[in-house]
Amino acid sequence: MTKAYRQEISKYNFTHGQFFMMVAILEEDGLLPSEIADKTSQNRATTTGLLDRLEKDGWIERKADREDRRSLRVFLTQYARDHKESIMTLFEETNQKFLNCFSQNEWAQMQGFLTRLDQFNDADQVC
Amino acid sequence: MTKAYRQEISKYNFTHGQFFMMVAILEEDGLLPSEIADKTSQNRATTTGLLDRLEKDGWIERKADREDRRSLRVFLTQYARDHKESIMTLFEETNQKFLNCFSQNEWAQMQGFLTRLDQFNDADQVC
DNA sequence: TATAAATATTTTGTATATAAATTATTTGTA
DNA sequence: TACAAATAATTTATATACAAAATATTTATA
Repeated sequence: MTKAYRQEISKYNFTHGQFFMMVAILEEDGLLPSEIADKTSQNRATTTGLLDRLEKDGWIERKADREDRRSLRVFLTQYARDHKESIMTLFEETNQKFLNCFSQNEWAQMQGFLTRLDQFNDADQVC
Repeated sequence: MTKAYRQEISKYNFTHGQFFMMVAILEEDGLLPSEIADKTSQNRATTTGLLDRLEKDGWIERKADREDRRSLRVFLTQYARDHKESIMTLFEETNQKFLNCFSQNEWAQMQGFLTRLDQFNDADQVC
């Protein structure tokens, strides 16, 4: 899937991880880095790095939170807002290509399997 | 799964990737790095790095191939041979823990789904 | 109110990943 | 037999991953 996305998103010079982080931010402007980490299922340290690159490339800006000086808020640049529709369309279309490979029931089964594996570590190494 | 393995293999100071590469080499001594890459579904450059660390830690040795001087052969050290049974048992037991989470039919389904996704990139972005 | 504990983020260190370039060697072919 | 193409492995450069430590700030509590 990463490989398939790489081809689609190359015109924006995003990596797979950057692209999904960008989609998450386009969906909701002004999130904390920690909220973005949770939303994209990324480690916070990884998120810092991805945000660094998105900021360097002019997609986002970090601004200090007024109420809590430990926190930052991540905002879209005008450039990013200008490309919002195009990026979201690309995301939805590419996503749809994958969805089309499976029936609804098959996706549900796959999700069930992955969730079961994911719970393995919580439940003391047993399913 | 990586996380679950990490806990099990910590006593050998293997990472997940090193552990599976080690299992592949324990199964067959004297392979080429390129053969190990294929067997473990790793990129060759990644394999070079993993072999570097296994060699540094005294598990394997690279020796020149007699027939083709471009090639190397990867051999187990005496130290690795001494731990072969213990490592293979750990692999089989941990693997079994995962197998137990699913019925045979469920594993077959999951494999089918993953294979279908894997073929996506070959088949011109369609399933 | 002083201070320990908690929280948000970043930094550091190490280990995958992988594309592209490089080096050394072998193979195929004119 | 020259020499281009192919092959094996490595190196280089860049981008995830993530644990642990560090920094700054806020919250909870004695």
